[in-house]
Amino acid sequence: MPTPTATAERRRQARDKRQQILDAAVVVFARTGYHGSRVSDIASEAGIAYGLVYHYFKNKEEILDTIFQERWGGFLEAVDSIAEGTTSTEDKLLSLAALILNAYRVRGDWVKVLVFEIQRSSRFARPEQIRAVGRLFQTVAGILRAGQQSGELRRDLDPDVACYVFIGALDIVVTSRVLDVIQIEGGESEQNEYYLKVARTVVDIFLNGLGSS
Amino acid sequence: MPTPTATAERRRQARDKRQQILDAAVVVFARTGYHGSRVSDIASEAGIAYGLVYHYFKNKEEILDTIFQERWGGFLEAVDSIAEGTTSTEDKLLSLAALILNAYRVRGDWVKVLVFEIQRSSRFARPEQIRAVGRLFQTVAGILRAGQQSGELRRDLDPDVACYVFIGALDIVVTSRVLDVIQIEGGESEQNEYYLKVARTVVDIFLNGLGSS
Amino acid sequence: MPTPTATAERRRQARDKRQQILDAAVVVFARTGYHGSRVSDIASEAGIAYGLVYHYFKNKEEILDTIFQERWGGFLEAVDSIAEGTTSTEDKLLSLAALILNAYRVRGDWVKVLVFEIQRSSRFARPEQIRAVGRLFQTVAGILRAGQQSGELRRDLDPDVACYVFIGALDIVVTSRVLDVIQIEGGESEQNEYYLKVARTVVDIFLNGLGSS
Amino acid sequence: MPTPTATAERRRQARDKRQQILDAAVVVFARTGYHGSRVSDIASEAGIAYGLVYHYFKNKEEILDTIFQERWGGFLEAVDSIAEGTTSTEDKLLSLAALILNAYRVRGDWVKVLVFEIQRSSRFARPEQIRAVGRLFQTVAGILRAGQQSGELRRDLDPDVACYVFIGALDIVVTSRVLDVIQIEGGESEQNEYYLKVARTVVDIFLNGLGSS
DNA sequence: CATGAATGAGAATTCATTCAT
DNA sequence: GATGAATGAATTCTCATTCAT
Repeated sequence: MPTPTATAERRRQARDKRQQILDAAVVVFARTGYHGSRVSDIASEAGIAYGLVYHYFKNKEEILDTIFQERWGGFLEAVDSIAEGTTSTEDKLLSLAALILNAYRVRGDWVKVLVFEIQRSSRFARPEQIRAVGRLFQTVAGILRAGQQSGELRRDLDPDVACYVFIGALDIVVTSRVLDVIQIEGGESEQNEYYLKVARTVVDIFLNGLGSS
Repeated sequence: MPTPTATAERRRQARDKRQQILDAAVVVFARTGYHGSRVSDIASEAGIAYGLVYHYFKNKEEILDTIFQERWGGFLEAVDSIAEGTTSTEDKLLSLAALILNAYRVRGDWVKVLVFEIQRSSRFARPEQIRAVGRLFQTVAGILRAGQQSGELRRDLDPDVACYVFIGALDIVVTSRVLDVIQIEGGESEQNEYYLKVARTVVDIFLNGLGSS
Repeated sequence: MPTPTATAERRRQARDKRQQILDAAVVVFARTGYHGSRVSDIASEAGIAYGLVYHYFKNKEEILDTIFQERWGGFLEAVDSIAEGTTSTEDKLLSLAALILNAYRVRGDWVKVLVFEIQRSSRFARPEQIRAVGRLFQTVAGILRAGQQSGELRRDLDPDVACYVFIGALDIVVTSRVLDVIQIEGGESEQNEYYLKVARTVVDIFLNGLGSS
Repeated sequence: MPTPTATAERRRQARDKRQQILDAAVVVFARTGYHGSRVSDIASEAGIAYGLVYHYFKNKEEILDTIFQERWGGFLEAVDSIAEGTTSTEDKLLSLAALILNAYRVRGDWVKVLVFEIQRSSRFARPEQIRAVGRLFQTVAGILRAGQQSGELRRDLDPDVACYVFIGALDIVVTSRVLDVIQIEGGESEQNEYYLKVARTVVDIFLNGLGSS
C-alpha cells in the first residue's frame, strides 16, 4: 500500500502532467491553430503518449475550453484588482491598457489562442464563455461609472457603450500585432516604448478626445 | 451550334451559378464556420451538385478567399468614397461608424464570416489579405491626417495609432453583437436607434474625450 | 447531360454496389463476427474503397440492420406462404421444418450472421427487430391454432406456448450445426438424408409425442 | 511475518476478490455485452482498481471463459443429479424443464451472458467449450435412452435427435424471455404460474404430442 | 456544364494491457 | 496485493477532391 506521501506525490505529478498538456496545447494551437493541430501534436509537444491526453481531458475541445477558463480567469482577476484600486480613473485606464498590451509580449502564444481560437469558436460556446467575456466589459464599464460619479468623467455618455471604445481600441492593437499588420522593429526596449506610446495615446484620446479643443 | 446569344446567356448563367455558390457559402460558413462546413453543405444550400463547385473554384479555401476579396473590395470602396468626400472630419467619422455598424444588420452572415473565419484566421492568409485589411486602417488614418492638417484634429497624436481607437471601438461592437454578448431587444426601429446612439457615442468620445473637461 | 437511360443505368449499378456491400458483409461477418470485422474488410471483400461503404450506409451497424431486415423479411414471406397453404397441418409443419433446416445449407453465411450477430445484438435492437422476430412465432402459432380448429391438433394446449417447442427444436438443430456440435459426415446426399430424418423426427415428436402410447 | 492464519485469511480474501470480479463481470456483461463492456466497468462494478483485474485474470477473455466454466459446471451437476435420479422419465423431464426455466428468474444476468456472449460466440470458443455444451445434450439423450429401455418412451426415434426437441423448446423460451419477445405481466406468483404452465406444456407435447390422438 | 459515385488520406477516440510505485 | 498513470495499436468515420459518365 502506498504511503500517503507517495499518493500525494503522485497526485502532484498528475497535476503537473495535466498542466504540461495544457501548456503544450497553447504552444501547438498558437502555431497551427485549433483545427490544424492534432492531438498527437499536443502529446508530442508535451512529451507524452497521446492516449494520456484522454486520461486528463474528455476530448480535444475540452482542452481548449480549459485553457480559456483557467487563463481568462487569471486575466479577469488582474483586471479586477486594477478596478478595485484607489488610484485615479486615468491611472486605472493606463494600467489596464498596459496590462492588455503587454499580455501579447508576455504570453504571446496564449493571446494568439485567445484571439484566434477561442473568440472565434465562441459562437458555439457555452453561455458561460459568453458571460466570462462579458465580465471584462462590465468591469471596465464599472471603472467608467465610478469615474463619472467621482466627477472625473463626463456623465452624459453611457458607460456600457463607452467601454467598447476603450476595450476595442486595445483589442484591435493586439489583434493587429498578432496578425503582423503592425510590425514593430527594434529590440525589447523599442517595443516597450512603442507599447507605452500606444497605451498613452489610447488613454489620451479616450479621455481628452482627438478634436482640437 | 449555339447562337452567340445563347453563348452569352450561358456565360451569364455561369456567373450566376458562381455567385450562387458564393452566396450559399456565406450562409453556410456563417452558420457552421469554415471548418464545420462541408463542400456538400454549400452545394446543397446553392441547390447544385457538389461536384460542380470544383468547376468554379479550385477548392474550398478558394471560396473563402473569393468571398473576402470580392466583398471586402466593395466595402473598401464605400470607405474610400467617404474618405474622399468634402464634408467635415466629424461627418466622415460618423458616416464611417454608421457604415460599419449597419453592415452587420444588412449583411449579418457576411460580417460573421469576415469576423470569424477571415479576420481571425489570417495567420494562414496570404500577405495580400493582410494588406487589404491594412488598407482600411490607412484610409481611416488618412481621414485623421487630413483632419489634423485642416486643424479639425489635434496634431500631437500619431494618426496611425489613433485610427486603431476608432476602428477598434466599432469592430468590437460588431463582434460583440455577433457573439451575442450584446443583446438588443426590440424591433427594427429600436435597433436602429441603438446603433445611432453607439455611432454618436463613439465619435463623441473619439473627438471630445470622456474626461470631464 | 446524361440521357435518362444512362441515369437509370447508373442507378442500377448503384443498387448493385449496395448489394455487393451487403453480400460481402454477410461473408465477412460470418467469417469473423461483427465485432471482429473491420469496415475495410467488408470493403475489400466487396472490391471497393471503404469510403464508399459510408456512401451507402450510415455506419457499420446499419449494414447489420439492413442485412437482417432484408433477409429476414424474405424468410418471413416464405414462412407465410407455407402458413397460407391449404395442405394439412402436418404437411405445413414438415415444410416449415425443411425450410428452416435447409436454410443453413443453402445460405450458411447468412444463417451464421443471424444466429450469432443479430440474435445476439437484439438486446439493444430496436423494437421493430423484436417484433420482426415475434412475427415468426405468431405465424407458427397461427398454423397451430388453425390445426386445433380443424380438429387436427389437441385443443387443450396453448398454441402460443406450443409454437416454442416446434421452433425451438429446429432452431437448436441449426445452431448446433453452425456451432459444429453436430458434425455431419458424408456428401450432399447424406446431409440431405440427415436433415430429412431430423425434420421428420421433430414433426413426429411434435405431433405424436415420444411417450410409448 | 504473517501468521499462518493471517495468510489463510489473505488467501480467502483473494478468492473473495476474484469472485467479486466474476460476479461484477456477469452483471456488466449482461448489461452491455462482452464487447460493450470495458475492463474498467467490471472493476468499478466490483469496487476495485482495474489494474487489479490483471492480477486475477490474464485478460478480459479469460474472465468470460471462467464465468462459463464455473457456472456451467454447476448447472451440469444439477442436470446430472436429475438424470441419475430414480424417478420416472416424465418426472425427470419435468424437473429438467423447471430447472432451466427457473434459471433465468434466479440468475437472470448469468443466463443472459450464457445465451448471448458464450453460447452465441462459440465460434471462437475452444473445443472444450463445445464439448461442455455437448455434455448437456448427451445427458438429456441419456435420460431419453433410459426411458426407451424402460419402455416409457417410443424406441423408434433417435434419442440424439429427440433431445434437441426438448432442449430447443426450453432454450427458446428462455431466449425469448431474455429478448423480451415474451412479456410476462404480473407479479412473482403469476410468473411462476406461467413457467409451470410452459414446463408442463413442453413435457406434455414432448411425451404425448400435439396431434389429436 | 452537371452529377454524384468513388477514393483514400487523415484524425479523433477508445481501451486492453503494462508497469512503476 | 493494489493503484491508476501511461502506452499505443487499432478502428471508425469524415470529407475534400477526382473522375467517369
